[in-house]
Amino acid sequence: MNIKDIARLAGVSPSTISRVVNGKKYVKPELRERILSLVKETGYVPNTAARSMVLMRTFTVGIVVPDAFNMFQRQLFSAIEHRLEGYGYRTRLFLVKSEPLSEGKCLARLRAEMLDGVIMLHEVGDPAFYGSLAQSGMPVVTCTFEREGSGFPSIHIDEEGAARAATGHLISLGHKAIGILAGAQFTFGRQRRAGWEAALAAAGLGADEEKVVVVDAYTAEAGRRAMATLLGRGTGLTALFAVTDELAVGAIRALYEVGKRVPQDLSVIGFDDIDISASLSPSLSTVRQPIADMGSEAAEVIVRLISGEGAGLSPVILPYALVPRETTAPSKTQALRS
Amino acid sequence: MNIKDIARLAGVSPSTISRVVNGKKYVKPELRERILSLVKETGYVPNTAARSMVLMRTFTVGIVVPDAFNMFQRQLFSAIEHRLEGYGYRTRLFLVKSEPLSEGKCLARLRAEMLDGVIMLHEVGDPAFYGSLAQSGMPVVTCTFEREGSGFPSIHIDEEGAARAATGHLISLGHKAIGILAGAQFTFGRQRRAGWEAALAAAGLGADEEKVVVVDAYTAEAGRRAMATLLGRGTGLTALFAVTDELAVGAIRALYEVGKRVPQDLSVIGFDDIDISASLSPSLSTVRQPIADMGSEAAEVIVRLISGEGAGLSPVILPYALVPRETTAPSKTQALRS
DNA sequence: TTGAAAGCGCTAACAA
DNA sequence: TTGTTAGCGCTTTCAA
Repeated sequence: MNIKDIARLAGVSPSTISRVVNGKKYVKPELRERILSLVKETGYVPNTAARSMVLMRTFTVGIVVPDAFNMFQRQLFSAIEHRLEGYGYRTRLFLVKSEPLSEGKCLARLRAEMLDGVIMLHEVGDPAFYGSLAQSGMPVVTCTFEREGSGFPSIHIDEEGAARAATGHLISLGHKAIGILAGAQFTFGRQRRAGWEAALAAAGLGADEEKVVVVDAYTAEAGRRAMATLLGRGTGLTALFAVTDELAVGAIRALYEVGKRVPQDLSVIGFDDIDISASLSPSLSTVRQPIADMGSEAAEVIVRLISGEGAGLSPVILPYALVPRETTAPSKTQALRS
Repeated sequence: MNIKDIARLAGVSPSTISRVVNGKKYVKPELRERILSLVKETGYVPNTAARSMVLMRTFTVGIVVPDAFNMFQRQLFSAIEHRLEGYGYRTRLFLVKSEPLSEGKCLARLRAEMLDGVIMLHEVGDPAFYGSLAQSGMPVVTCTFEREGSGFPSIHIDEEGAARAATGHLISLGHKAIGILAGAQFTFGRQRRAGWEAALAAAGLGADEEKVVVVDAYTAEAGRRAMATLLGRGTGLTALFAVTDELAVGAIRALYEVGKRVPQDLSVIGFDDIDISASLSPSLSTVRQPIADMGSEAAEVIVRLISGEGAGLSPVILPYALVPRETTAPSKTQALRS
């Protein structure tokens, strides 16, 4: 069932059908009514491919996410999708593995699709990726991270400040020996570690290497292994900052396995405030990223970019919030002192 | 940069470019080489919309998921996407809220997109949805559930049998007072409850209403509230079957809040074996659905359907696995007896 | 082995 | 207010 079929059925030309379907002016009201009911009857829906062909645009925004996107990214995606829908845009997910081949393929697909814009929720490794993307002239916004020098507007929080706040929370609880489960992958991993270091330095506490384990993935299982490593070093920590909630869950698991209790024996704070964190037992202390706002904002910015406004937008930095819950408690030394 | 530009640059006709790009025969090797390198240089990628326009197909499979898709569905999606990629297909997510309006919009979009096929990971409420979809002639497979009478092939497990196994595990541990956090939404909710009832009946145990709470969402928060309700009834349960892992997490939270320990005071078993379940402290006993296999199988079936084979395929029923972990333990009465 | 031409479904400029 | 026509980028006969 295409536009010609409808036109024939209605006894008019395709142009008129097009005008009615797209809500254009200059169609006699009664004709419009007749066509509209015909459309409803037949269930006619304009062919998207044909439409984007002639319009030279797809009303589709590509969303780049890591292959194994986590709950945080999944919530971000929903927020974006929801807001974009209000503007008449649809989305298309592009899953990228962290390897050059997959990144290259993603780039090719991004360009083949005639997307109106791209929102990146995933920091791609290859620097050339950003250059090629910029060169294609497609509007791009990065969300949850900033790519310096790319010229892409970004939406994110003050990662380092948030990590300082998380560590500061531990310090204010009287902890002095504070470890970290850090990550080398992605800018946020390095920024959050920098925040931990800064907070410790400001408090005159040590941020030595033996308090650090760098994970190779931001998963619970990686967190479990990393915490086991840290425990094996026997460095009498009383608190831990895990740079993501998933990592924190794994760390707590490693502690559970050796009979250490959280927060009695060790305080743990995570980062992101994913859905499940508040429902854990004990509930996870963490730093909240404003997921819904970040998503909405990313949608707003890409729409503005697509409509040609807002060249050279400055980064949008949204506020984070420290969420102390049950996995953090005063250190025992502190309790004795007070 | 389109096919004409490349043709001009190479000094040949668009037809030849098309042949080279699509790996067709009848192009002189040296010409092919020259064009191929030109394509690489310029970064030319054929326009997807134009291609699907003339080919009358999009090489895209729509995946219908609930608006707030959970970790289980997200893993399923990744598995499907991965397998489909091997066949040269891409995917497109269709988020549906559980309300008639949203379902109707989804249907319209599904038809506008000229999809090659649809995999449904979400059981839509409106019965007419399935009829309209079938009428459109698009290949459809339902995954994780079966729609009787729709004629769509389905991939799923024996939900009721799996629920019987979960409940049976609790019974074999000596539990006699076994509650359930059930759900009315979706067929699986009713099937899992039926399995619980069947297992109790087979063991001569009671499945009275006061042991049942029906949740309105399969989330941790809903599970917490439901468990609080159950606890409020004061019906001395010693074990609980939560029909999803998320629900189980919430139930454990409710118990934690009133100082009850799992599994010492109450055993809990979930369902699905989502990523996080193994990393919880204690780790969650559950029933595993073969997520990766279900995804692969769904991809295989849709591809077969698209290529015209396999009309009238029978449902694929994959094996589940009971995964006893740390949230289930022998009941105390049992311990005394033995 | 290559090129010319038609056409996929739609929209928009132009004519009527 | 409506219809005619050209053309978006691509593939595919058919002809050379």
